[in-house]
Amino acid sequence: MNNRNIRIKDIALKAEVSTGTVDRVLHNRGKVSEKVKERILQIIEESNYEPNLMARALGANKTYQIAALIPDYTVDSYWKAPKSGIEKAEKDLRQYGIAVKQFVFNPYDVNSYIEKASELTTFEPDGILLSPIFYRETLPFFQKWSRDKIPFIVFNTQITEFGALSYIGQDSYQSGMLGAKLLHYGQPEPCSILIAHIDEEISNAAHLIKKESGFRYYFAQVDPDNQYKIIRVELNRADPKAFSKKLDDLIDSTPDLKHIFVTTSKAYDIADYLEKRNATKIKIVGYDLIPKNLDYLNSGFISFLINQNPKGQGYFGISLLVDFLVFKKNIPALKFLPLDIVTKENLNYYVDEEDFVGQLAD
Amino acid sequence: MNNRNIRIKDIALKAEVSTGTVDRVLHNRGKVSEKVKERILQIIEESNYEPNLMARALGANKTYQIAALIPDYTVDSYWKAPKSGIEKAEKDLRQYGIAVKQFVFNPYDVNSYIEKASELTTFEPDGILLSPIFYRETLPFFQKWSRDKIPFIVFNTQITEFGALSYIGQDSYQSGMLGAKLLHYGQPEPCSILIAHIDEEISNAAHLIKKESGFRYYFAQVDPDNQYKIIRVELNRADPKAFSKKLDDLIDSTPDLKHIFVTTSKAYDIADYLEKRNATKIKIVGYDLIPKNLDYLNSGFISFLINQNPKGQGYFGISLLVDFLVFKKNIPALKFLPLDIVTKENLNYYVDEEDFVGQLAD
DNA sequence: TTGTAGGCGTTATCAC
DNA sequence: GTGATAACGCCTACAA
Repeated sequence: MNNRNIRIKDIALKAEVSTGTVDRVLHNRGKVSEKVKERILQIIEESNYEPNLMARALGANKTYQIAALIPDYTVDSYWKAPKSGIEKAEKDLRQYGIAVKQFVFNPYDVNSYIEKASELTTFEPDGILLSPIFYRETLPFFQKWSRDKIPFIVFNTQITEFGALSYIGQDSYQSGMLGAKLLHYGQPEPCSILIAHIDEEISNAAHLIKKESGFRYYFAQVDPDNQYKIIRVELNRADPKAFSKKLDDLIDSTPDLKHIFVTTSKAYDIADYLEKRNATKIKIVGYDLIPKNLDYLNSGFISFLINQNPKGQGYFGISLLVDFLVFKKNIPALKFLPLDIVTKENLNYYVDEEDFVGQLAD
Repeated sequence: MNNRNIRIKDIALKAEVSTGTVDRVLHNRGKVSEKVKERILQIIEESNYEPNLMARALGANKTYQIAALIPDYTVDSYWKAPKSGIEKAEKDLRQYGIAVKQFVFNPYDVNSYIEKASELTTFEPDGILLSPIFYRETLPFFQKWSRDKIPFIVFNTQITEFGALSYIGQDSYQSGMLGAKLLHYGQPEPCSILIAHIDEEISNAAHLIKKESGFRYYFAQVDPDNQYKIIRVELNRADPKAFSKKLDDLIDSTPDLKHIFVTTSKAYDIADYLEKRNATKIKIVGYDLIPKNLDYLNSGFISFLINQNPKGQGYFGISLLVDFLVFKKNIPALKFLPLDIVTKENLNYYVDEEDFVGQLAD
């Protein structure tokens, strides 16, 4: 380990300076004459020096405060997974000198979001991980954090135009295409297909629009003659009667409806409806491995769920922040996690995955 | 970091001994009186001490030699991925004090396997990662390594009964069920289905049998009346004429053949055949993201490929060995990687994945 | 602008 | 059996 690996000391020796000086140029702390700096840089280059990250973290002996701004999972169970990923990362990486503080807001309440984001800002963390589900309200915070040079990473919702270090999450358009592929594959003969948007705030609509666009694009490619009829509906569960009524009307007026593509994590509501209506011929493709969806996946009412490793998003987010803060690594600006196709037969491997090994490789 | 985290020094202080003594009981190096040992163990328990892995690796200052026994990817391109995973892991983990030496054998030549395994054994590594594709010839080595207390981890081919530290790889039976599900979903109306075993040595047959069993089990469940006709064929590409002839006969005698399930990574050969025969109505589900398969996946002749992250298998294998050797962690005896369903629309995320961060999470 | 000394938590090698 | 003490590679004072 020491034989082959070049250390700061070795560089110092070659450059005929002290380790302190090498350290200074390594970290751009200034206070080094141009001449010496050049020489050292040269040697570093030639010897392709790689710092020992462990020694680095050990020596620095600093604990970085990371703040996570996330929705309350008791309000929407989707958010349980990211939270658990964050906590796992904290556990795994604590020894590298980090601590994570969670700021939890109500995903259906903008004010709660603003309040928690303010709290977080007051806390003055060394790094921030957040899911900025409210676009407009987020921007001022991004500006402030940028000014204060606090690095922030965004996950789940893509807002990259204002200085985020990195975005981790989904590629909605592509996932729409994938959903379309699944339906199309399951239904080689033309039929009617319903795209259902359920129960989403306008703030999230960008996702859904992208999904729908991807979906339609796929069919435009494979079915230029429009033999498949694609219809769409927006549903809201706040009014259950209207919810059922709308679906009743749709189904009654569309006898050849064979498939429903649900763009949100609420596929279980459609499944529930179809089960009650005993419309077992209609197949569902939806999103997200939340418990209610899993029930219907197992019972066969939902055919596939598209999943984008929400736990991994949380884990990866913290992990990248650690790479950046602790190890001073360069980190990718964009990280789309795989679009996993999940069905009853491979569900085990995706749910409650205790590991992310795949991720390790980076 | 130091405030909250208890160190060996703290334990020593409480127990009124020196750090050396604590270290001895921590590592069972003996030479500690029962009485003191009890006391220290007690304190460790109470304070739920967690060793600082970085300091550990730094202090130990040992470089572990890991040997990897893997098939030559120029003979079968499937093996390129594990190799690249191993190399990535080596790169990522080198700083933890490991070096990986590869022993590459010809997967179609038992003698080559034995020869390389012997070489490896002579090398006396601190840990071994291997894909034991020849069962019988492997056992003597397992015995020797066990006697010599050299830990070994097995991937891709499951031979766990002789002391392997861990198995990383595929769940063949389950993947057969998954393949069946995909075909069944794509073909709601009963038809004939062909299971094709292509070009495999007997040594690997266990995999294929398991896949076929899982496949048949699925249909036994969903189609108890046997409306779907499941036929099987074993093909060998060594004789191209016989290969085509067999398929010709099958297809001619089975007009309602709609789907072919290829249990090996050679789906592209079937795709090639079907393309030439212009039998575009027959759909293929196969295994493994090797370049030739990807071509046909993109052109639509192959509908789905089932993938079990071969790069991740290599990466994870080394990674687990490092956990065991360097960090003295407990590692799971069995690790099935997810059964990924890959199609044209989500292919990007699985091929040449530069990252495993997920792995990090464990 | 530069060098030195001490410390991070652990391991390993000595004496005692 | 036990306890100092010097590494490991890097970082951070502080001194020069």
